[in-house]
Amino acid sequence: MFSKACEYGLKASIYIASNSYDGKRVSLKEIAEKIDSPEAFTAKILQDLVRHKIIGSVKGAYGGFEIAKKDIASIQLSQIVNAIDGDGIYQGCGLGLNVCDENHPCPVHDQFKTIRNQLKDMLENTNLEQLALDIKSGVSFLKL
Amino acid sequence: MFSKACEYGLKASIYIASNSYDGKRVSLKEIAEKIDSPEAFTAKILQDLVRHKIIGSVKGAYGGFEIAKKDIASIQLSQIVNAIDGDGIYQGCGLGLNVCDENHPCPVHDQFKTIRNQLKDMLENTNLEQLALDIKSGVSFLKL
DNA sequence: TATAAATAGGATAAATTTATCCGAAATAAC
DNA sequence: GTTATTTCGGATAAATTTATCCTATTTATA
Repeated sequence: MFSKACEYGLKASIYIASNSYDGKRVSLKEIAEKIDSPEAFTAKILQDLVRHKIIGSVKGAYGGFEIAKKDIASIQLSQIVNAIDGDGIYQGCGLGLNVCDENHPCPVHDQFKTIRNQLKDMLENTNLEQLALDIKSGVSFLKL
Repeated sequence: MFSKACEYGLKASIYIASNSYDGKRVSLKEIAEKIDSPEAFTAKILQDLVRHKIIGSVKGAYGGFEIAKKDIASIQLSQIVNAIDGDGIYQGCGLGLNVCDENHPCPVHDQFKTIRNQLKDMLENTNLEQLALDIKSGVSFLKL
């Protein structure tokens, strides 16, 4: 569904959010450990999210990654997916046609439209706060 | 969503079905032209589908690929996707966790469950006949 | 100011996916 | 049988994704 990079990006964002909720900034090392991802590769992805202004970073000692508390509830999964994988998953044609719309549909256009729209709705309406709280309370998990 | 290989496999299967419907066997060359795919790569994918007994092939002059007329309506998209990409899309965890179930869910487990199930249902309930007929009648298209 | 800790970013390597090439085997037609 | 056609299958190459390494830069603290 998503690329590895995107999976790491989503997990990292959720982990950062769950800590920023408590005012705690977290380091790359800690993130990679807690979401079970390769550290250097995760660094690239986090840089990308910083450039997209989805998360914030602070260099130097006691630095790390964070999300402004007031922003946590307004960051939707779609923003993260878009930044890393683009919008192909819920915009593009299911069979990879360059042109695929009502006037010139691919064979599975109608069947996919429903699913793509639901995926889109879900990603656009799920924010980091809900997910971060579930991690904090032990309802859901980022690894194992 | 799907790999390139899977997209080619789906399009090729639909094209073969639409011709087998008229009792016409089609060559790799013709398939690749009509679905706008790289010929040699498409050959590999078709071989795979033959090994999975989803389509049939005949070697030699006047040979090519075909699907027994009686089978067209009973081949579901899920069989093709499974043969090429496996069942990861609608079985695996949205965030790539090895273990992700009701007892140990990832943060987006519930949100994805709905979409994955719908994708699964759609793929398991869409067969080649419907799609082949739309191609034949010019309602849908395999390229452009 | 020196030091340690941490992100930023470029270069490179490994792995996977996508794609091409070529000879072998099979088959129909002559 | 010979030839032309066509799938099969192995080897290889190109492109993309995933992953690692190393140096530069920034920042808090002593």
